[in-house]
Amino acid sequence: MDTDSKTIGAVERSFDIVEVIQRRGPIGVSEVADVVSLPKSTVYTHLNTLSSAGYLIKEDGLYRLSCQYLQLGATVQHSIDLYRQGKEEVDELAAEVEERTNLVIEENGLGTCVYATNSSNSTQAYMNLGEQRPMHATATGKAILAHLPVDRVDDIIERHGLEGFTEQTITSRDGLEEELAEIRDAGISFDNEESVDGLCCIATPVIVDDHPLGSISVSGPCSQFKRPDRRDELCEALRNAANVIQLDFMLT
Amino acid sequence: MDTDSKTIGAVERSFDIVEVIQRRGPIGVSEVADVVSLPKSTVYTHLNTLSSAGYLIKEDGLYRLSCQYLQLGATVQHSIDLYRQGKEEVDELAAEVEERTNLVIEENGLGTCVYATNSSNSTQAYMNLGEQRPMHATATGKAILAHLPVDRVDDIIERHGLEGFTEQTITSRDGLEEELAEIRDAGISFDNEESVDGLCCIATPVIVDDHPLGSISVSGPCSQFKRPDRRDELCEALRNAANVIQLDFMLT
DNA sequence: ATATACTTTTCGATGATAGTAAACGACCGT
DNA sequence: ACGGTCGTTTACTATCATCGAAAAGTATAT
Repeated sequence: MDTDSKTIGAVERSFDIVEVIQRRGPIGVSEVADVVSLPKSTVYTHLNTLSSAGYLIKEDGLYRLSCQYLQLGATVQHSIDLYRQGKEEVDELAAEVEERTNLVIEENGLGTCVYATNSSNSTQAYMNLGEQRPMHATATGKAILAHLPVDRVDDIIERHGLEGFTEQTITSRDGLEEELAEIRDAGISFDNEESVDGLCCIATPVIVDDHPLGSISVSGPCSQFKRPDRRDELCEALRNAANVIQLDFMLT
Repeated sequence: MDTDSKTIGAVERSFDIVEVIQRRGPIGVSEVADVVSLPKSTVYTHLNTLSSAGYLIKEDGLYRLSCQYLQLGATVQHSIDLYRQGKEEVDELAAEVEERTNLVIEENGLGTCVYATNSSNSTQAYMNLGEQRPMHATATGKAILAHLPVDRVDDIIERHGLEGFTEQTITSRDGLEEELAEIRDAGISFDNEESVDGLCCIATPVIVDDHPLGSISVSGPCSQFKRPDRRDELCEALRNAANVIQLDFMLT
């Protein structure tokens, strides 16, 4: 379907280089050449091309990503319905519950964070803007999966498997099926250290026209989330927020 | 310097296509081919390459930008010193003065917006995230120019000229020189409809180690900004904010 | 100063490959 | 069934991205 159809090598190489710069920050020709295992001269022309196209900035002999990506990123973010309609609401939610909140959508079969508040008492974020994580191992991912047609779910599992990240990760197809049914009933999903040890997360899907547009979540250290009263409080706040967002969609 | 050195055509073509999609949103092969004046088959392989690399998403036969750009954009933003140190402060500033505030740096000789608050009473933004504008026609740009070495200023003017956008734009080298001297004296710069009719802006540079890292600004409709008392109020608030940011840099 | 050891950059020959036209199949609405 | 889209595939060829080698630049030490 997508593995080996005709692609342009030079373009792939350029994006490889961009990713290297993204990971390692400002960097010179030689180091890039080293990392991607290409001749310096080849890398040089790529860097040159990307600079003259405005996607890299050359400063003191080092290349760094340009602000073009800022613009592209902003364009992408604003093109996402859930972001446009949900940002304000999750901001308020974050202020109310004083925990980190996230907006997540499905892309390429992965849960993709399209917005996150840095809650005031910000525990280190576990999911950053644009970051992608397998759906079966996160509250947000499961919330979406639970409301996707079965064949889509099958596709996604086939594509990405059910890798285990912690002791708690659901790694069996049956276990997942059961969990998704529960989530559909409850209208809410939990992640109790299924993705990262010590991290808990509660999520609700945002459903419009029977399609899950994505999900919103609250996340933080488990200590906070295990107290039943606190948990109920968070669930309630989440449900409310999701409701507000869904209503906004209706009225637009 | 960079006009005609060796570059890779295929890569440039791919980025052209990305930019087309950025401007026009989800789009099919034929329409792209039309816009960029290339054969459908050529465009097809480019879109294919970009999709399989994860930078485009193919949905219902249309291609759209993927969330990869979100991640790249976030990486870029966090790599900018002025953003990391200044975001919080301009957020507070925006809340205080209830106008739109911006963080701007110089990139490629252009003023580049690296952060902007959508003030509560948000008048339509004139500068969006990642957007670039000539420095001589904006308060933020002039604030930076005023503290750049003369030869850098010369470079920039040579590269981008002194295009006029409104009646008020400074279009002569001498006029600009004079203005920059005034800005250095006052520590603050104004844009009275020099860029866009009806829009005013006040900016202060953020200077660390005698180098301007960028500038912060407040902008809005002229009506608000012409009242002398209001103007003084905004100037004072800006100066304070810039001071706080500069201090933060010292302590880091 | 001179040398050394690294960079980045230029250049030209070569062969892989990106570009292209033309044909194909799928999908509309009429 | 028909013309009109659309996206996709194919096969050929001339281009052009690649790469080694060598030049030019930069910094450090001797």
